[in-house]
Amino acid sequence: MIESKLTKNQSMVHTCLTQENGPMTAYAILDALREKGFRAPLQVYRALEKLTELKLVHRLESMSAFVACQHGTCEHSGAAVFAICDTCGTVAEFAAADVSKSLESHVKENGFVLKKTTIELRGECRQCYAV
Amino acid sequence: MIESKLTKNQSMVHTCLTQENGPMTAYAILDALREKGFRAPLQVYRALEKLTELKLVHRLESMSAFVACQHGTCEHSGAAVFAICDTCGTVAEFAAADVSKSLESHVKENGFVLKKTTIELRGECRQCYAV
DNA sequence: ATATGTAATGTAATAACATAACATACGAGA
DNA sequence: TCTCGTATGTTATGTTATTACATTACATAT
Ligand SMILES: [Zn+2]
Ligand SMILES: [Zn+2]
Ligand SMILES: [Zn+2]
Ligand SMILES: [Zn+2]
Repeated sequence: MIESKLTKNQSMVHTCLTQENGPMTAYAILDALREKGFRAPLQVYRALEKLTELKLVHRLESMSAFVACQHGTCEHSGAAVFAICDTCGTVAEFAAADVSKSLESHVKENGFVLKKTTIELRGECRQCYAV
Repeated sequence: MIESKLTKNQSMVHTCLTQENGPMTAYAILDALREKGFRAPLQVYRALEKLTELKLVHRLESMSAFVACQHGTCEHSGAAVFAICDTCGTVAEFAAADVSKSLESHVKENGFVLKKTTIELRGECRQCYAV
């Protein structure tokens, strides 16, 4: 398991995010971990940086928040897509290989070397819409 | 022309972004417009809010910056895609109808009501890669 | 055991991005 | 004129992220 390689702080942040089962801001994580000794934003940001690198955690750019990968360690075929409910805040993560392929081909026409893809969908989930 | 409906502040911000021909943060815009009387962030943010609503300007979530729509007033068929060069900062905006279609169908399977799509590609443009 | 090197962590200060709250101006219609 | 909505101005505050530097923990070499 990749998690076994995590340091103490990284592990605490990852556990926190996993238990939350939804997106948290860095400062929300900090507050949640104060009782366990966290004192400063940087402790959270450093852990998040590593976790993101390992793809155990994803950053949601459109809400400046972080969420645990819903596939454990994320080996999607293609980029991850996030559907974010603006009403209840839940996030659904899925892979869309066709989308990634299409974007790559669009971009290669222009000689653009793609390194990272961000796809975030904002809207309302089924449950919230039903209400 | 839609621009004729803009207020003074909105117009100044739009002109600023258009002349820059690339992304600017709100505070960079503020600094650029200080000589023309801007004093506070809110003046910029209010203008940006309206311009974004009119799709004359797009917000780049992954860099907390704003860029003038490269299609004037943006009526893409489907969501806009931004290819951002991490080296030189240039942004290429294009439409990808197939991508939008695919994302919509993915999402509708789950009863998610899509309201806004963010697609941002980070990497290196042809010029920078050649060097 | 001691020294050295390196990765991780701790801490404070500050930068960068964004909004709240309230005051004022000003034109379009009743 | 009066009133209402929209735009603007101003100050303060809130939120997110990074810089800079000090310290600790741990592995390895002498
Ligand atoms: Zn994932
Ligand atoms: Zn919901
Ligand atoms: Zn556009
Ligand atoms: Zn470039």
